[in-house]
Amino acid sequence: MSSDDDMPLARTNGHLSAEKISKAEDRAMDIDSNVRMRPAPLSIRYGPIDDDDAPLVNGNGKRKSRSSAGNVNYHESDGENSRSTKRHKKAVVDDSDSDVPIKSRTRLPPAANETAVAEDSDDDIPLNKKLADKRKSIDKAAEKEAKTIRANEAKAKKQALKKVVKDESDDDTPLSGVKSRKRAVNGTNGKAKSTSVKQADSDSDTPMRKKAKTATPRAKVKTEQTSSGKKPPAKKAKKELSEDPADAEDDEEEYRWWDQAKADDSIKWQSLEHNGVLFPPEYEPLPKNVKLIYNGTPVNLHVEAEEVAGFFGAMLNSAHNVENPVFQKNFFNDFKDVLKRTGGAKDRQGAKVDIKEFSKLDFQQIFDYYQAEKDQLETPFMYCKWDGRKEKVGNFRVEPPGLFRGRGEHPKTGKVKSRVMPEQITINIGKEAQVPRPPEGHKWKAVQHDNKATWLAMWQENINGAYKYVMLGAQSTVKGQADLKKFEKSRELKKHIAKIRKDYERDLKADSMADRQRATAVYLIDRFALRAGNEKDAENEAETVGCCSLKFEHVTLREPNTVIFDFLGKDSIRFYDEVTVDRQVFKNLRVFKKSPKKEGDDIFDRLTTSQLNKHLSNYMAGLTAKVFRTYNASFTMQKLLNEVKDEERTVAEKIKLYNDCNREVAILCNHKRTVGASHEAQMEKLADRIKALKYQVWRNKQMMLDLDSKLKKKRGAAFFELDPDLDEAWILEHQNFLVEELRTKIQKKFEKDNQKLQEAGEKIMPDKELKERLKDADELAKKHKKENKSKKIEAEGKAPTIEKIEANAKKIEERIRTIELQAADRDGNKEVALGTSKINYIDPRLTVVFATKFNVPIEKIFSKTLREKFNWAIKSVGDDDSWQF
DNA sequence: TCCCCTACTTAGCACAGGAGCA
DNA sequence: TGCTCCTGTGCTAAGTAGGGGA
Repeated sequence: MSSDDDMPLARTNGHLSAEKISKAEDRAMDIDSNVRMRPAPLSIRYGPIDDDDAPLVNGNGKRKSRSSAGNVNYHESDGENSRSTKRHKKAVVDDSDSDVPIKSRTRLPPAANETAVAEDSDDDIPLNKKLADKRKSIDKAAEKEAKTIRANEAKAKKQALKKVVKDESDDDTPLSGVKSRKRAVNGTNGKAKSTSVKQADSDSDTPMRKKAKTATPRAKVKTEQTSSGKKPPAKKAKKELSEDPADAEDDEEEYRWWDQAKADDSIKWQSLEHNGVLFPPEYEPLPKNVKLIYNGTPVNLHVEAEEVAGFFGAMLNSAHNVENPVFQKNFFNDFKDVLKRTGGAKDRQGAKVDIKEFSKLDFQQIFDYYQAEKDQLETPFMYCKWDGRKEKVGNFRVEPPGLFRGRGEHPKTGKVKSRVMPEQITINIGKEAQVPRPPEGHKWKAVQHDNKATWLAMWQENINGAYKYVMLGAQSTVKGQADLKKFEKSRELKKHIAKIRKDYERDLKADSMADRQRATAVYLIDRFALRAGNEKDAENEAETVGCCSLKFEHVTLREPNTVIFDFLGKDSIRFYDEVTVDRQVFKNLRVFKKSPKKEGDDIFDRLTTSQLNKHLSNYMAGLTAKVFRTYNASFTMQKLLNEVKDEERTVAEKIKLYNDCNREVAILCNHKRTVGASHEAQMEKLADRIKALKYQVWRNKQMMLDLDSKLKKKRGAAFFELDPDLDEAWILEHQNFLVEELRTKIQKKFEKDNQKLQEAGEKIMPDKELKERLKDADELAKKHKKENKSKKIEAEGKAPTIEKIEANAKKIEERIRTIELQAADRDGNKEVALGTSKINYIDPRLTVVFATKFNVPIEKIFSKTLREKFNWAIKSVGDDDSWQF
């Protein structure tokens, strides 16, 4: 550490905002009142921009479609699109005194989503406006709801006073249905509390003591990397002598095989070296008391036969396989072969046992042995007794040694994570309980009996000194209770949200810099679901930020009220969003970025997460920044699900609708996943399949006309028209494909038939037969030609009728719908991870209500583990589809 | 007040297994 | 029936946040 340590205030460059903001300064940030403001607050991360000068818009006002090239690997350290502070310092323009439009600087947002806006694309109302309206309506609803809740509270209080009813101390008990909701309403009076809020915080204008941990260590790391990164020149010569041929690859330049034309591709290589293969370990024979039973008699087998019996025996829990007659037959044939070869089976006395029938084999002992071997290791650790109840333990395995896989640009990624010894592990257990015995020759670090902690064992890992805990599984009571408490807390926020918003809107104009920063931060957390952003140790962790730790370069301002966030958030996932904000928020951010602040300086230099949370807790006990994410996610989900109309739909369609809502929430929370390399190809495949089916529908309809030409008038010409996705050129290509496909199929079948004949010792068929068979493909080609010429398609099948053909066409249309849904779902989900919001943010009771209301089996939405985790939600809501978040 | 320690939730990734398709 | 691709699950990293001592 350098002398920077002594710098009292900021973490980085040390540039601070002034303590107070004068009226004049505030006014100076104003702009011409004639400038058209954009609706705010609004995120356009996944939607279009209707701004004239916005670079993301193409000529016809629609958002540019993204090619796969636009997909970003957020973890890639030096990819064109990755823009961590460090990586793109040069690219970021210092806009300390000129937050001018950044037209030329803006890049395509990485995660714009086509399907997310598809529905609205042809609407006359600009999408921005629509989204803003939507947001407003959600806010209004929240406000309205808060009012209702407060009114109910007041009413309930009155009644309570009147009747002097007994103490309602069960506020914390699980709620279910409307009755419970009414009960929950009797909380604390937010108004009285929030009055004290301002007083408590108004004197908080003292600068932060944020240590300057960043600059020096960073530079140091860099130098170390460079000096050690260079390879010694002698290495290459040494490599040639290496015993491992693969080693020779390391220093070679990229082999650009695609640039080289190869005349003769039958020669695949000129030289080839390798080390053969790695074998699995030798088979370990079963203990003497574990036998295969045949017809009630335990039999002795040669070790080779025993191993084969063990293959089957170990699989008894896989009914899918072992109950399959083909599987059984094949196994038994091979097993008999091995028996024959190895001297067969013998009983205890050494007498031969003739194994003739599969059904008489009993593998139970073998299965039990293998199972016990596994269980012996695992079972004792899988459950614990918590208050006398059997509860499942979550992660009972000590993390094995290996290499630390830090995410993003973690400075310690790749370091050796050493083996955890019993001497490092602390056990937490009941006083009366028997302390588990450490492995032979070892002892625990400590044994404690802290019943305020939920963990069973704990150790500290060697890389970051992080604590690792063995805790109960997600399906356990204690975790379920914590989950319920979390969602009840965020439901409680509904009562206070209007007041909180009103207050921060007022404080956005506060004279005190600290108050103004706090108000602005709460605004961003509330409106754009930013995380709190605790301080991080820049030397030992990846440089990621959240709201309070946003730096100068993470926020770009574009007049009149657009803010562009671009930073790496949790897990080094890029957060990129262009949002419109209230003008005052825009002005404030300009103030917070004002010179002399520059890159590396904190935007919120007079605010920490502790202060922020302390302020929030004045509104409601336990209210922290994190609660806003849960609240906004669940509240949004409810609004979206409420908009789903009860129309006739298939289960698949309803699930798609649910996923669409889930996706909006996931986008709100910025939950991402990497797009699989094969995604594009998969989508193309699906599109091809849809086209092929559409072609089939069209052919069927033409066949109907073939049977009754008057149908065209009766049904209207449109019914028989070719789908606009298909054209003549495509049909020709597809017809060729079908013919070729048939040819290949015939050829393969012919070869297979011949192989069978050969195996049976019979004479194989001559090529003449193949030619004969291939005539079917020729016929098909001829048929296509004829159809194309006559523009007529003859009815196919046995005794074709219009009804039959139409039914067939409908069936195909149904398949098209299913695949189209699938395709849309898949494309929409390609870079959005739905799981995280489903598991952590969306109140599961909302999902239960949706499933009940729309008659969707809950297992279609919640997997087995999720059903176990959310058992409390499933049971508490039951059939009550009126439950509201 | 600050900072470290501790305990817990939230998060994405890897991989196995099985569903479903050609 | 083989193969592809999707889903579920386990793993563990990376957050948030509260408590307490200097």
